[in-house]
Amino acid sequence: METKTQIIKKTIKKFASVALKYSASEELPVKVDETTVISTKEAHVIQAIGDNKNIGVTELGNFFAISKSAASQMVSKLESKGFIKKMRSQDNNKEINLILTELGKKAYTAHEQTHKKDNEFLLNKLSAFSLSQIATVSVMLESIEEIMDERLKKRMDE
Amino acid sequence: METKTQIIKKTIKKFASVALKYSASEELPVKVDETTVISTKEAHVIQAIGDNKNIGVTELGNFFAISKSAASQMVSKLESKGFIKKMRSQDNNKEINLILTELGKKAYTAHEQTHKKDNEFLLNKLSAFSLSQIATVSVMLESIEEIMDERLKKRMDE
DNA sequence: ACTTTATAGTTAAGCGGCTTTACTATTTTT
DNA sequence: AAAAATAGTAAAGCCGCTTAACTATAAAGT
Repeated sequence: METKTQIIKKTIKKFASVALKYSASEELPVKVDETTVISTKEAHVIQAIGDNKNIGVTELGNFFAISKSAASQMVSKLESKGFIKKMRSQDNNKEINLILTELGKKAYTAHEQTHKKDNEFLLNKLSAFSLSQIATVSVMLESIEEIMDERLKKRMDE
Repeated sequence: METKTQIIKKTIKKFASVALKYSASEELPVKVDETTVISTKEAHVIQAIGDNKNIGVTELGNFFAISKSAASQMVSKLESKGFIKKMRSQDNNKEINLILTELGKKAYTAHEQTHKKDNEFLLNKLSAFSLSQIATVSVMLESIEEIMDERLKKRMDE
C-alpha cells in the first residue's frame, strides 16, 4: 500500500520530469519558412522587440536578465540576419531603437503560431478537468513556485 | 467573470513559468565544499557514474542523449578535476569503466543533499493537500507530459 | 561654462557545453 | 585474414553567455 508521502514524492518526481520536458521543448528551434530556422533565444528576442516597440539594447538586456553586452551581440546577429533594424533614436543620439523588419515580423508570427498551436492542444486536453480540479492544480503550482523562488534566491547568495 | 477557458489558460501560463523556474533552479551550481563548486552538468554526470557502476563513455553519452564525443570531453574534464577515474575494463581492452574518486563521492553526496533538502521542503508544503487533490495534479501532469512528448517528437522531424 | 559622472552601446577574449568530422585502437563478423 | 562494427579521443567550430576595456553622447555639479 502506498502512503500519502509516497504518492506526494511520486508527484514531485513527475512534476520535475514534466518541467524539464517543457523547458526542453522550449529550446527547440523555430521554423520561419522553408529556408529559415531561428533558435529559441533568437525567437524570444524577436518577440521582445515586436512587443516593445523602440526598445533599446540595454533595456533588452535587462528584460532577459543578461548583460547589455550579450544583448548587443544578439542584436547585431539578428540585424545581420535581417530580422531587425537598429534605428537611431530621434530623442537623442546615443540610444538605439530596435524594430522588426518584414522578415522579423514573419519570424515573430511563426513563433507565436507554434505557441498558439501548443496552447490550444493543451487547452483542449485540460478542458476534461473540472473547474475545482484546475483550481487545485493552480494553487499547488503556486506553492511550488514559492519554493522555486526561495531556492533560486537562497542559492544565489551562498 | 472568468470563463473556464480563461482559468485554464491562466493555469497553463502558471505551469509554464513554474516549469521554467524549476529548470532554472536546476541549472544552479552545486557547492561541494568551501573550495569546490561544480556545474549542474558536472553534478549530473557524477550522479550517473555513481548510480551506474562501471558505466562507459558511450553509454554515458546515450544516457544524456549527447554525442559520445561530448561525453568523452566531460569525462576528461571531470577526471582532470579529480572527481572520477577511468579504469580499463577487465573484460576487454577498448572499453573504459568510470568510477568516482573520494572527491567524486563527496560531490555526489553534496548534490544528493541539496535535492533531498528541496524535496523535503516541497513534501512538507504539499502535505497540506488531500490525497485526491494530489491525484488530480498527478493525472494532469501526465496529460501535459503526453503533449510535451508529442511536441518534442513532432518538432524533431520537421 | 566646463569638468565630472552616468548612460548607451560595442568589441575582444574567454568559458561551458555542445556538434560534426576525422581519426586510432580494439573487437566481432563473415 | 579482411571487413565491419564498436569504444574512445581530438580538432575545429557554433551558440550564448561573461567580464573588462573601450567610445560616444548626455546629464549633473559646482
